[in-house]
Amino acid sequence: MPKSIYETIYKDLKQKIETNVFAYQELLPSENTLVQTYNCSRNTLRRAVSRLVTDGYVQTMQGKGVRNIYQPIAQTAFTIGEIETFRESAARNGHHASTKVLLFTEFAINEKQSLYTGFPVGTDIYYIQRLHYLDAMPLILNHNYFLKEAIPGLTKEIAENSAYQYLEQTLHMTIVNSKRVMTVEKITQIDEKYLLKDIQDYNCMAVISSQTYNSDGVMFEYTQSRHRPDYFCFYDNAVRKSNRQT
Amino acid sequence: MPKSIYETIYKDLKQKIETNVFAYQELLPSENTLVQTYNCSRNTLRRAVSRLVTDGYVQTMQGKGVRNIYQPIAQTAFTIGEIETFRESAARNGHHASTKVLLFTEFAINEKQSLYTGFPVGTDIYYIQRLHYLDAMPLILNHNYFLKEAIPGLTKEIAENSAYQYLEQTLHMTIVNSKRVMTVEKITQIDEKYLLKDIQDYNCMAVISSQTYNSDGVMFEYTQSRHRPDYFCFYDNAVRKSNRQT
DNA sequence: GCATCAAACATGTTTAAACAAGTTAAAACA
DNA sequence: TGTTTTAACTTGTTTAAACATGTTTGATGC
Repeated sequence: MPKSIYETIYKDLKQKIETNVFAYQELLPSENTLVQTYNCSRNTLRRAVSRLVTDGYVQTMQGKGVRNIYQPIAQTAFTIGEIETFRESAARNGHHASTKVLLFTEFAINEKQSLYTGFPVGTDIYYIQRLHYLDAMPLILNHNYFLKEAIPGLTKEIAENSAYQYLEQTLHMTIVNSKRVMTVEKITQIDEKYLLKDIQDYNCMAVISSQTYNSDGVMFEYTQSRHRPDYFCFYDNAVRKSNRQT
Repeated sequence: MPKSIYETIYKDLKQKIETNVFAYQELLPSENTLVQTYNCSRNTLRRAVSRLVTDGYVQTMQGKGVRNIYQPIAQTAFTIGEIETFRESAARNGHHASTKVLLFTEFAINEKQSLYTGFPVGTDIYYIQRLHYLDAMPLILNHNYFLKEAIPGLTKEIAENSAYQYLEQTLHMTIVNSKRVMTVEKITQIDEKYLLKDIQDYNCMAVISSQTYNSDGVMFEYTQSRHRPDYFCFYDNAVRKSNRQT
């Protein structure tokens, strides 16, 4: 339910682009035209358009106009630039997601763990290993480190469903941003056991390590997400800054 | 050379954050304070701050303030969200980059190539294979497909140096955005020959496929960038949209 | 016919002001 | 003392207007 005007316009334009109301490579109506269409100020309209730019949907050209450069992507892609849970991503692509908890435990962070998680030594956390299935096929093995003090009452059952749903809807935590690092790593025994039974000819995994912050500025989660390489696909749109000479 | 006011402020704040003028987890001065500091309007200041948010440098909290959540990252990471050439990325991290052209040829796109590049069948392109070295170590093998009609006079010598420098500074082309897809793929013979002579125990590569557009809305480049897995590292900051219930 | 110039139109930047909404802390009250 | 209310902060949204800058096009003049 979009509250703000610019968000409503953004979604409307986005939907119009996706459904080819505006043709690929064609110019959108000018700002002035759209301002009249939506009966809003130029600033508000421009705010909506600028989000389409960062999404890689359109390209603005000073003096010329705004060109539609949206082309649908084929694969089941995770989208960078926003935080989506596995369930959300699956639903968006019309698939069924399920989760199996392999391990649910808690401990205090030691020195070695502190280095890669970013949690201080001694921090109490829930450590969870979860296997994510897409249509009955195991795709992702997650190692979650949840800050215990920020997530009271987390149980195996909640982790089995959606931890984020619990955080957002029960605890009313607002998840703000997530710093992610993507790497390729050698498979581990546990990867092999759960993810690569049938395909022995891959010896790597796509790994996304993320530190997630809530609206209090607290890093409440560190997760290492290990993806089956043959199904891994990450989509991103990058914008080149203008001033880059020398 | 930043032209606009908001860009100047953005860079100044960014630099202050990086050099710990504002401490980690502390609040930045309020908007009103900063407006006085920089002698600008609130809108301009907010524009600068909003870029810091997408960079993952700060976090804004309504009613509270703006919190510094910047922490330096250890590895030589490529940064998603902007387009950087290999040379630029290397220079930013204090390393020396060099490039070797393995193959420089031209042909017309066939049906199979059309599918993955996005160029129409029959399009004339330059096809270049380039090996990128970081401090004498080969790290990346690039397969470049440049639209011939958009890049007149491209030569092997130019490709040996910086193709983008030629595009931007000689042809005055403005590179705008780049749609990228990241995957993990099996190594090919050519990968093995040039990149993995010493390390036989990896059978995968980190692959970034990108379609790049210029300011005329023309997709002038398709590139498949194959990264040596043990040195591949991609950094990203994701922002969770507020309206995500159901 | 053709180059030149100016007007019209496109997006980009900046300012100012008003109001909305969340947070904090001091003041007022019981 | 302890609760409530208010006031003074914070960031978030929206409007309006002015000017800058790049592009297109049609009128002008030769």
